Amino acid sequence: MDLELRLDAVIIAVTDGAPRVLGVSNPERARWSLPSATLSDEATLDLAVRAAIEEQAGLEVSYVEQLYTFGDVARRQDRRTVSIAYLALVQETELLVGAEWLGYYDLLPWEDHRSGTHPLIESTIEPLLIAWAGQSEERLARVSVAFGDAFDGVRVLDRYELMYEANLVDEWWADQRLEVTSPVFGESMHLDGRRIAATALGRIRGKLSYRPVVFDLLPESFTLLELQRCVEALAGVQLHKQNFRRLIERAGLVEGTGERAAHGGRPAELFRYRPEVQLERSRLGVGQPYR
Amino acid sequence: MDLELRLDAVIIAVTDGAPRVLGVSNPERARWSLPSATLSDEATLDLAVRAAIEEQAGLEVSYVEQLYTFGDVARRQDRRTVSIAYLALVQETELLVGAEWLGYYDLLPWEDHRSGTHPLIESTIEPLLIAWAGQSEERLARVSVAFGDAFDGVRVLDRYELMYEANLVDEWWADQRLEVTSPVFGESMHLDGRRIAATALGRIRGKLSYRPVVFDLLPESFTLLELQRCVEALAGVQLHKQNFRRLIERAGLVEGTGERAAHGGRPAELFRYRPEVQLERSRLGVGQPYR
DNA sequence: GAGCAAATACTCAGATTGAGTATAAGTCGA
DNA sequence: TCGACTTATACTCAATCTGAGTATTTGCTC
Repeated sequence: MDLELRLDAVIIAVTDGAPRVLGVSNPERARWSLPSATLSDEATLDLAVRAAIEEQAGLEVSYVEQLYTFGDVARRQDRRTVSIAYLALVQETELLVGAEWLGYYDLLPWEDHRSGTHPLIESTIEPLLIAWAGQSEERLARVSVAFGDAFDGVRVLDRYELMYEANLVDEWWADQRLEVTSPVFGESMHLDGRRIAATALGRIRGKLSYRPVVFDLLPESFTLLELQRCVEALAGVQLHKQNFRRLIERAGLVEGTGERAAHGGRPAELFRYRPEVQLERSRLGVGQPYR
Repeated sequence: MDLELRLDAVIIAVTDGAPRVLGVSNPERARWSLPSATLSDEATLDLAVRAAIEEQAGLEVSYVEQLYTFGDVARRQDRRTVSIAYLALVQETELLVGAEWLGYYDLLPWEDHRSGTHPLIESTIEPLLIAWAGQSEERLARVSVAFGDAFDGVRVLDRYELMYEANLVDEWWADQRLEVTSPVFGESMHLDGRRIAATALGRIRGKLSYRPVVFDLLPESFTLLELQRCVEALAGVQLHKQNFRRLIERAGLVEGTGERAAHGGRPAELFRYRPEVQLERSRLGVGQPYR
């Protein structure tokens, strides 16, 4: 069987209060792709990924981690594409030629619970999934774990895979080579781009509470509210302001700069990330069990 | 550059109160290897791994997850081996031909803190690491985070990598093609087997507290003390018995069978894992912040 | 039946959470 | 220049969770 090895990158930023993923346009196709490269001669995979991102998107990334290796047999049965997916975080940046920031919640609308459970879920998605589950106890249980009562932000992939199996996303129809004849949700990406992006969002959400990852997405200095909005954007839920501030201060992750930023109301103090923390005890994140 | 794609498996069990990893003997070499296979034609990587384990070790595994993909250029510069490592959990089983259960804490003695900080660390390892760090602030910080005051069970790989860089493990000397001329610690494995095993231990320790993974390692029914010993073996720390029991009961992960097991003292009730939990809210583990 | 060993029950102070209320410090329009 | 408005920041409080014990069972063995 023919084998191809690729590196795919999920490059994440948070702009205007929304999480984004970098899509590159694909001359032949209508849909956005993830930036992708064949494995170069760099000594380590991490370096190869950074080089590829630099080259394709002209971006310098502040954080890179390996996400997952996808290797299922492709549609063409004679060929297997193994794709090592990486997750990268960058600060707000300009648009790039041939590339665009896609809204994560345009791809996965049901993941945004910042104003309570997403309306689509109760009105449409959950009923359709329950119909799909039918008599199957196992399916019903999966639906209820993934979409049920308490929103578990980390289960992004579980939810996407249910949507896929229940043919509620475009990709299912494409994989079956069928015309779409029933409602599908969210914008799709080329091949399994959206599945990989979903995996990445789940990973980031999980890390949020025990590693200081947000700071790679924020500018040098920021107010506590900006920090909170950034966490909320990724986590997909709203947080309790006073408690958030309490936690951040207790964690000692940031320090005031003395400067202050003015918006509408009382100006907020600007903070910066304390890089010593990286070295210190570092198993600290911005947690979010508030509310 | 020539490219080879392999699947490696870290197969973990807990027997006699110690965590083990399956090593296979390697006709040409002195050291144990991880079971390894080239990628077969199975439709998914998971299936390929299960098939390889079944074939090489005759084991049926209850749990498999992808661990990490290692792809650094090998010692031979003209060739890159990309190895997709998997983590599998099995219950206590007999020994197998050509395979042996290696003690995790023979490979990584400094990871066992069940009787307090491991004596090797304070007496020997930490001084050597500090000597190695010398003036470098960055190195000193890494040493203190990895080995410092509060033992953070998850940082297994950090610790192994420090040991490697400070040439305190066999593999460093082998990679440099040098005779070992200063003390090295722990039993080594073939190539980067021990590094991969370290990654796996870190992963499992992390999961312990939020996914019910231990149950894949235990027999059908068990006492709460056996459960606790199993968690302790993996976590490498001792737990507070009464609080452990409190947590397990509150979590509702197990149910009594009515049977009881007799040892020395008062017979303990036997429990079984409640499989419904798998489906229910499942983001539950056996936590371990007690003590 | 006394004494041992381990299981199980119960206690308690201190820290952490979730959810508010109260007050301060700016901007902006009348 | 005042008052409304907006956002920041301080403080409170009950409920829960944790860490660390002490106390009581229950079966076994001699």
